[in-house]
Amino acid sequence: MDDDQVFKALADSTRRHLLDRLFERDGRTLTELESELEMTRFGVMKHLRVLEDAGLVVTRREGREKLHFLNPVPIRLVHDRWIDKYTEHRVAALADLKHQLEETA
Amino acid sequence: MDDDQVFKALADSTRRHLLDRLFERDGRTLTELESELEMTRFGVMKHLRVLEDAGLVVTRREGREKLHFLNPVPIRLVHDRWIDKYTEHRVAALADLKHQLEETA
DNA sequence: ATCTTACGTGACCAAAAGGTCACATGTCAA
DNA sequence: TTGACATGTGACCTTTTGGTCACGTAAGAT
Repeated sequence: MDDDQVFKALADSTRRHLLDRLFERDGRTLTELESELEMTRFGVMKHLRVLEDAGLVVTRREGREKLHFLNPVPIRLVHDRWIDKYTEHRVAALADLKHQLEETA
Repeated sequence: MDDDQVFKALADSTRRHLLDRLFERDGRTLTELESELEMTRFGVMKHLRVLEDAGLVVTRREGREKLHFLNPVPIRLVHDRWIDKYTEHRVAALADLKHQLEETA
């Protein structure tokens, strides 16, 4: 769960998309995640490996399947690196505002 | 302030170091930030440009100097993408625990 | 036993990113 | 106005990364 691995893992849009899918619903298999993407199984597997090495995804084997789960803790640590407790309220309010503006747009 | 630009900007350790410096104290110039790094001015300038394009750093010209300021809002948006309000408390508690463990280690 | 399904590895290639340099513009001071 | 300082641009090279493929292992179904 090294710093650099986390940030590098988040830098690719395909990997972020995979995290989005797991955020919607956990416990998916490689095959299931692959079916949604315009990419070979090998590409998706590589991406999942990067996410797992970074600690953003944890896995559990179930027979011949491998189930993938999202781990949000490293993302919170990213947050805490540049947002201290004193400014968090103000920044969170600005972020909420942005979310609302995007909903109505 | 595009998604991809933010994540790509955070993916490099030199750029994260620059954000750390600005987190400590805002309003630094290129020359000041350069002096702390084992890199030519041109490299640092490129990195600052990437951070600025991503919206993580905002700047103001002051005569022949350019002052750099940290903008934490995009980082909060990263947080909100995969940590909803319901799980935030639990995850924040885990992250705090990790911070404490690192202090005593 | 054998066939299918699901995951895994290493080599390989093309595209993107990090870093440096020659050269250039604008600003302040004497 | 001359010189020093602070920032800026485009070309260039090297390293890293994203993606595919041939080949391989292992678990469930028939």
